[in-house]
Amino acid sequence: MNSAEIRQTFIDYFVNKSKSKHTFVPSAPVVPQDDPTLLFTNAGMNQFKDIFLGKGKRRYTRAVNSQKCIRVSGKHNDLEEVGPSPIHHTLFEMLGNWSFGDYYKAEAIRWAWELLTEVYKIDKSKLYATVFTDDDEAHELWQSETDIIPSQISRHGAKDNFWEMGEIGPCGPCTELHYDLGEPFPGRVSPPGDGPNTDSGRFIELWNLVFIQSFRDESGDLHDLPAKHVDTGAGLERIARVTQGVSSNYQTDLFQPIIRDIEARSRVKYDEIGGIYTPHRVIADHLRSLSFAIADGALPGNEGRGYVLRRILRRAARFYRELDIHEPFLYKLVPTLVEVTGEHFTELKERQGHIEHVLRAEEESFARTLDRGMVFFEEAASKAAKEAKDDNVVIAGKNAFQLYDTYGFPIDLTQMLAREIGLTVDVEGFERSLEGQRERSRKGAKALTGEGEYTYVTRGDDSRFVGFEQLKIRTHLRMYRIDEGEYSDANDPEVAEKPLLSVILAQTPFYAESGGQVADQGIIHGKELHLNVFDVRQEGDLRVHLCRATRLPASGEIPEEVEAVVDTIRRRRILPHHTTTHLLQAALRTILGDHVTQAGSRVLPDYMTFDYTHFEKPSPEQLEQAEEMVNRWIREDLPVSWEYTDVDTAKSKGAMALFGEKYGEVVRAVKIGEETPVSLELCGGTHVNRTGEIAVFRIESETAVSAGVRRITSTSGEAGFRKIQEERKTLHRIVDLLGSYGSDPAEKLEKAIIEQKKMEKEIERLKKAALQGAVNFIDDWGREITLKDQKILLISGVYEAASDRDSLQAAGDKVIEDLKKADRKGIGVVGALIEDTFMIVTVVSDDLIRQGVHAGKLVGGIAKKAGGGGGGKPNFATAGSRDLEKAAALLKNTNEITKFVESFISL
RNA sequence: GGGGCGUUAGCUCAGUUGGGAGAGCGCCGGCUUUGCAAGCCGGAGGUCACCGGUUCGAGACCGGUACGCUCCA
Repeated sequence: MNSAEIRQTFIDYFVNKSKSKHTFVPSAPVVPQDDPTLLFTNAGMNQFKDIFLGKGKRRYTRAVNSQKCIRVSGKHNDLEEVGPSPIHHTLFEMLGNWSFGDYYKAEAIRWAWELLTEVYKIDKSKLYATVFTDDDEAHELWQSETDIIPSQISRHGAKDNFWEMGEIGPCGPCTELHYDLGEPFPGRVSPPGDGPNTDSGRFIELWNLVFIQSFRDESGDLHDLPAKHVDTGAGLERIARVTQGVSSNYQTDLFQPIIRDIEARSRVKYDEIGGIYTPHRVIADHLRSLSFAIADGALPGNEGRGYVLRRILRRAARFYRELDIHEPFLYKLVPTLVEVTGEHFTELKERQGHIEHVLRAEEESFARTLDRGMVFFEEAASKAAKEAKDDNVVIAGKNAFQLYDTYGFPIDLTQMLAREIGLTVDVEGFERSLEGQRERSRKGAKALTGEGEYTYVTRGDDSRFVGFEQLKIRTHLRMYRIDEGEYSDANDPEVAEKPLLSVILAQTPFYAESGGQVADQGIIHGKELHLNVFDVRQEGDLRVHLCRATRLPASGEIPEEVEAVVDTIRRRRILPHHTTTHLLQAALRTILGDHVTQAGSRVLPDYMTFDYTHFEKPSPEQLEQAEEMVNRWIREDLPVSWEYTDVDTAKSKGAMALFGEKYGEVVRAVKIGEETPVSLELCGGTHVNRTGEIAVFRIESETAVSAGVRRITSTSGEAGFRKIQEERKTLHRIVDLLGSYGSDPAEKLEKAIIEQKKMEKEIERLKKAALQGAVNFIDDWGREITLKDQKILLISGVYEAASDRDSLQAAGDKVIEDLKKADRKGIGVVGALIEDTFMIVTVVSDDLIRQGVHAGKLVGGIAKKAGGGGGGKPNFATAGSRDLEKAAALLKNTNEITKFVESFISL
């Protein structure tokens, strides 16, 4: 059975199974949209989290799905495990069947057994069940519902068989099915009596059935949940491996086409027995996670989620270098991946071009970082060679750390490079530097945020958002927390001193940062309480108001009733910027084509940025057209309306789908226009009521963000108007300065610039001519002096005509030129008053330099005598002094300067 | 959030204890050629990311900001 059949069979099995049939729910994106605590979707239950927390509902009570998941860190998913391990991946599919309140435990156990043994035909004698120590019910069910060999049921502690969602929350026992491979992972040992949950790798977990039965409260006690749930997950890759009877997940049809492709392109055979497999596996695995993440809207970058992707890509790049591939490679494999999984996950096929562009650009950028690091590596290596006392050349730990820290070289890469040229690396020193950095980071992180407990003021539902309709409400304060440390809100130093509070309300008009739109600001006040709200964050389902308390009750008792007031002026500056992201997207799709999709946005009071996919810079005409189109829609004063609907209905009406929506769930569709709307998008943000309120839309700039992604920055509403005022002011100033009333200032300015360039050249020429005619340095200023029986010319004086550094320096050059013409050895000391300093240039002819005369040292001495300082090169040096009289007098006094030079220079 | 490194001509980059802003490629013009990345000569092109400080003098030193790279949390 191939993997597509396994997946489909699983879905069909549950859709047709129970009396209230399971509803098929498509996979949520791997990039979670509204859960900032989560970098990537990492479990099948993510998209149902709200149900388990008792906050959300669906139209169905039983579901079946295949969820794409990404895991890059965690106790069982160290990135470094991926490749060497036959069963760990950064991207995997979780097949799950679910119950939301429509509880079944016996059936879950029976169905799991039946599906594995009867449908997938897995050998019963190799299956082992684990149950939680206290869960007698599950233990009995395995025996009554299935024909599992009773001795192959074992009990385990909370670590393995009890599931919890955080310290407080829903939880329950789980029971798992493991498969006996018959032997441990390569390089590991199977202990006597080996069974599930040991480190040997002989038993792999196939299916985990979680029974969410209880709720753990603040004091740690368990209560029965009124609505009990079932949450199950079976790894598709592992089931494929077992049913296909192959020796690793990578031997299944999910990976083999990709590995074949890698073999063909690298000419290196994948060989599990010979031990040549890690690079192929890493490349194939990482290709999958990167492609899925990019298809769902993530991009490699230098922070957060993007940085995780960048690291995965660079790890893949490091491994294809081991196959002697030194140019962008991953992107070439995308078509094969699309062939393997594109049928079920159509987003891969739809965005194939985009994925290839992004991968290629990022691979090229890594090659550049690598080049820069190689230069540093070579320097460090040659330094190490110089400092080595014997043949044992060691690259310093702090250098290895800098390679790691600054250039992103993993330590094993540095070691590999060192080995190639017969060196070793001081790994201990490296570890010490790394530990030092950890220390500093921890210290820095401590000052960041309060992690104390919340204090309850009132109880009940919380964080209901009412800010679409209301900006000022009376509500209850649910809980608060006093925070410590620094927040970056300190633009007003007086406020920055005030106590910091996190506050949760029953209802809130405050918009929390989401979908690129910044959070609202405003105030919350009540009896003896006044809070400035400077940021609002969504943490899970909580909306946390970050506040500065400008007034706190003397009694310390926080009032139960408060008024929450959003800063309306600020909100009104934000609204047009959000609505114009929708209008701009519609305009760009009309002008540039349907391939344009939103790749992110930022909506702020002062401007908005809109990132979109497109492969070249739009022409100025196209941008102007887009700007015009949006402004026309503004003038048409179209109504902006929204409704709650489900994704399928919205899509059937032509709604632009972004990345975050959950299929089958209630979403908010924002419509601009009436019968034939100009825009229909799924969006949780705040908007103007009619486009006329936007007043004006201006494209300020258009730039590239990364390959295939471009960014437009624009202003609208009040911010756009301010911009117009500013520009008019600047223009008026220019017209005033140019005196170009009634004529085109640009034309006049262009003429003026051309004229100025001509004049500059003319001045240059005149200065040179003046220099030629003004002074004959040898005849007018020169006198012969004798140094150690050598007759040389000393030329000194003040060059009054010099008005800037250039002409003084030109005079210095002329002295040397004149000396050369006269075929004389000599030294020149020329001074001039330039603005408010006295400058001196000293030059020395070549033959004297060879005899050890140094212009820099000489001028330094002169300047010191003249109350300043100076220096330079042997042939040409400069100095300066603010003591004008002293300096001028020194240079004008030929006797003194002669005496000084004679005493200073010894040939 | 805390570090490290970087930002110099259209592109790739050099720039020594602080002392005259450079190279290669590309571009423009001329000459010579018309056989493979053509050659020779000449030229244009720079607020050295930005702001402030130290200094007689800052691309370089110090502080800050922006952007990029990179590591840690």
